[in-house]
Amino acid sequence: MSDQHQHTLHALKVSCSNCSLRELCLPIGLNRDEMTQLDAVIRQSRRLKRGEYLFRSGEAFKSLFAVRTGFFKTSVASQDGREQVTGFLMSGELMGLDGISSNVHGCDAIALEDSEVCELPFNRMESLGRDIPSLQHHFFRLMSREIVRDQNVMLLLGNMKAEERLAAFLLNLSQRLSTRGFAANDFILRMSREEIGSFLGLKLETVSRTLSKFQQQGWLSVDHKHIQLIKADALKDLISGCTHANGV
Amino acid sequence: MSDQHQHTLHALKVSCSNCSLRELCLPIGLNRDEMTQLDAVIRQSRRLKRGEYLFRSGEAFKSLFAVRTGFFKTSVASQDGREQVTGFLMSGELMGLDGISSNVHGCDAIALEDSEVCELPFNRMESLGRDIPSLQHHFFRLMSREIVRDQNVMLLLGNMKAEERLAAFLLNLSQRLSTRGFAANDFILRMSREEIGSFLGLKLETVSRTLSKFQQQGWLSVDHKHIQLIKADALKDLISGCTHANGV
DNA sequence: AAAGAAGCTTGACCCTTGTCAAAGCGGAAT
DNA sequence: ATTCCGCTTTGACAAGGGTCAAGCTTCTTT
Repeated sequence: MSDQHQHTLHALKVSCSNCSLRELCLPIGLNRDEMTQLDAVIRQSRRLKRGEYLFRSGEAFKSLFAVRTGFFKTSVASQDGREQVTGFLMSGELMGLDGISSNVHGCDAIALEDSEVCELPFNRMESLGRDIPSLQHHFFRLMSREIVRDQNVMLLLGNMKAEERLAAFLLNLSQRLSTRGFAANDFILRMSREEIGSFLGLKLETVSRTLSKFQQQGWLSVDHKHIQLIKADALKDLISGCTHANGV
Repeated sequence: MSDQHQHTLHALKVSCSNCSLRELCLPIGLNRDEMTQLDAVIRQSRRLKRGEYLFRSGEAFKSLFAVRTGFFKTSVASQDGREQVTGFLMSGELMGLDGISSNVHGCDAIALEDSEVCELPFNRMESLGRDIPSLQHHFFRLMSREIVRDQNVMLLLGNMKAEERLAAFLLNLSQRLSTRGFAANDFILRMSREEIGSFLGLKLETVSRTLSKFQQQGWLSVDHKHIQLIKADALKDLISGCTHANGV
């Protein structure tokens, strides 16, 4: 069990160490020259330790950040300290898009494990976009995709019951991990029950209870942060119906 | 009372008839030549009657649409027919940004009253953006603003109680109306209780009850769709604390 | 190695909100 | 003007999820 845990961790590190930004985050047809220009703009990657802030809400916005390796959460805080986790990000995903509108970061970004990011200075990306139309277009698509993702979260928070939310969450994680070459049915949660709850609009006790319920039904096994999906189809059945009408 | 209703309706129509797209939706410094280019791209405005669809989820995406006059809702539907209203839009606001990522519209856009929109063919706006950097930048900002808005909705849906949600909703409407030159404390709701509920993640009965409660407390008066804010500060007190820490 | 802190699970209870139902009202259509 | 239908309000009741509390495990720190 603990071996399994180690194994998965290890696999993640190894596989991510050779994932390039260009492949995952900017998968667009660029010629050799354009590649060179892009490389010149993307700053050396930065490493963060678990728990470290990449940026904080209120800080000046200068750059977007792409996850190279590791795992992040983004969250917004209310004045009285309530936290809403707005996303969990893995390799190839982009953080900081909300800062463009006001030149100030609108959320916190925190590494949930030792991680590495690429910095994309926004001004320079913007002007590069004018020279490379496909890059500009790709950026619009990335921002649009974030809007679509947010809409799906709204659907989840506004319409779904606790079991449905958790099922949707686990299947989403599973799908994204498998896209990156990891096992779809055997993974380690990088976040706490409380963080899952914050993301899903539930209390940590409800997350815990619902996971236990899934386990009792034989749909998955839970060993602390180690999740094994046993009957992913049962989870899919649970949320068929309450997901977006156009399988987006 | 009914007079008041008519009056507000009238005011909205009149004031909107002389709001230009450039002023509200694209308030950027363009020179005369750039203005001309932009005008050439923005298609003649289109009129819609109450209840008419501007576009539907799944249709091919070609253009963004800016509200010139009137009022819209956007919503996503799940397979089993649950509806999540993702936004209510008034003059100067933009619809369709979620379609960029997949070239397919991801939500429905429906006029809640007789309305008028400008069509912005996205391809042409994109290439115009390459010629006019400030236009390109403005577009990035618009998309980012939408992401920020969505994050605030997540905060609302994930953390706030029914009373807080409704207070936040009313104050947001009030603020946006007053930005457009309308009375901040006396307005007509263009949407049904059910649509408000869908947006706020509540059932229509809860919306109705909560409005009644606010009225009993003397914070506002409700006459069907006619709302008068009497103690807006009381509503603000209710949500102080649960709004974004950086008054975004 | 020990101790403390943090995170997780589980139970009991309660509150907010959803569900179901009935009745009132207003607007649209004839 | 009348009728009908949709929207809204309100009540009674149910239930899902929140709250509080206790105990346990694991990880961190010294």
